[in-house]
Amino acid sequence: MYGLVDCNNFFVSCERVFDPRLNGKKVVVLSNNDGCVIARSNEAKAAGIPMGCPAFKIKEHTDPSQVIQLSGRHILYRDLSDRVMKIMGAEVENLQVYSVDEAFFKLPHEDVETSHRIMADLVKKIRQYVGIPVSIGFAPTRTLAKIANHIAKRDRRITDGVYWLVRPEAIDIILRRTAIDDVWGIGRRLSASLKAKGIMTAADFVKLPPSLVRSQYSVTLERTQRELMGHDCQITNPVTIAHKSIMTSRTFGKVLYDRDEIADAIVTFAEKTSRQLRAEGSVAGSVMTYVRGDYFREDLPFYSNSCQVRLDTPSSDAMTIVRMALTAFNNIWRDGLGYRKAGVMALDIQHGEAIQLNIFDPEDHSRLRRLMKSIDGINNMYGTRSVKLAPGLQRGDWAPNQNHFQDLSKTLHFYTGMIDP
DNA sequence: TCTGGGGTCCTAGGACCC
DNA sequence: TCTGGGGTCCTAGGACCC
Repeated sequence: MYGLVDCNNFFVSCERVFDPRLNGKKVVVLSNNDGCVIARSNEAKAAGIPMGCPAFKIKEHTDPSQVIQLSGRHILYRDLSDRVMKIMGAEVENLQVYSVDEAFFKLPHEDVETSHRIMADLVKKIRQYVGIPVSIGFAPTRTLAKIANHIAKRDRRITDGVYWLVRPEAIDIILRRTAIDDVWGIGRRLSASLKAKGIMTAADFVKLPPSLVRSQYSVTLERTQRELMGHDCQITNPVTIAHKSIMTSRTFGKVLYDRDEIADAIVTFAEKTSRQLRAEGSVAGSVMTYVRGDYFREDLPFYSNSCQVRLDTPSSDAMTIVRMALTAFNNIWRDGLGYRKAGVMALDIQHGEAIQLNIFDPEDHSRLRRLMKSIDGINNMYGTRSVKLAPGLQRGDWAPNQNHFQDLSKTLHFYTGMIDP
């Protein structure tokens, strides 16, 4: 039996913790460049604003003057997420954090009634201690737990935020009422294809022969189907012990043409990626840099390219990662083009202790490790980027636009855990 | 005017090997 | 004229998720 805890309208709920005036209003949180809607209050959902809606298209759905738009503050959201997960982790076994706002876990108690009471108390406790509303769903598989969680959220008043989807008869009924697009693992393309064949609900889908699902689609979809039937297939392994890749990328606030400016962004991205590697105790075997033009500008030629560089010895040291990212960048840079986005990705990640040292590599790794530890220490104490690597530029004008921050000065004193907003 | 960022898994096809 | 069979590894791209 799997439990799934999920924070409701998470980013909006975080903002409401600090500003109760947002309660009852149409509120959306915007993506990095104030580009797309990435979280909506129930009121915004009811007004028909879709997930991922570009900010400038909100007016197609509702009166934009009635919608409060906020730039995202992900450091804050991460901190609140950690608090929610900490409370959950103390009460249940095997908490597997699947994303910033949801986590799977095992049933805390054999007896359903006892479990239900514990869970209902947890929902209240999280609301009280952190201020975030959460819902919890239970079912025999993760795919079904997703559906159960959805019901817990939708019928909050009846369910107390906790819903059990266990009895086969109940599962049958719910699957008949679940649209095929609402199944976890079935996105836009697959649902369109299935609907064209008359498969409109999860119940229709479950009736197909699994062998046919596999041959006409994929093993992944067959696993989704089996999960809906109640067979645990470990679909998408949430036990993410360590990342397999780590990426830092941004859309720039405007189209850039200057090589040094973009190089400055690449250095920043590479540094951040290397910092995360070190925080996880991992090393990368290769580094990839990519650049992209502006997809939406028809007046500019669109260019997109990437280059992956292999390291002689896997590393997490900032200077190495930055050097490799710049080497890759030099390979894909083309003069005279406009660039709107770039990113740096660490790949072939291994756990740090298991490095295969290259005997031809002249670097002294223990010295480098000590140096990086010192830099991380300074940055942790005085704020990120107090000490940074300088390729001699530092004049990047690439920062994304974020024009919708609220003044928190009057509310922040409630909150002591936030550093470096 | 204005369209995010960060991940995972799977498959097909090419290069290469014996 | 006739041109095998079987395997591995790597990469690019497509699908999905939040």
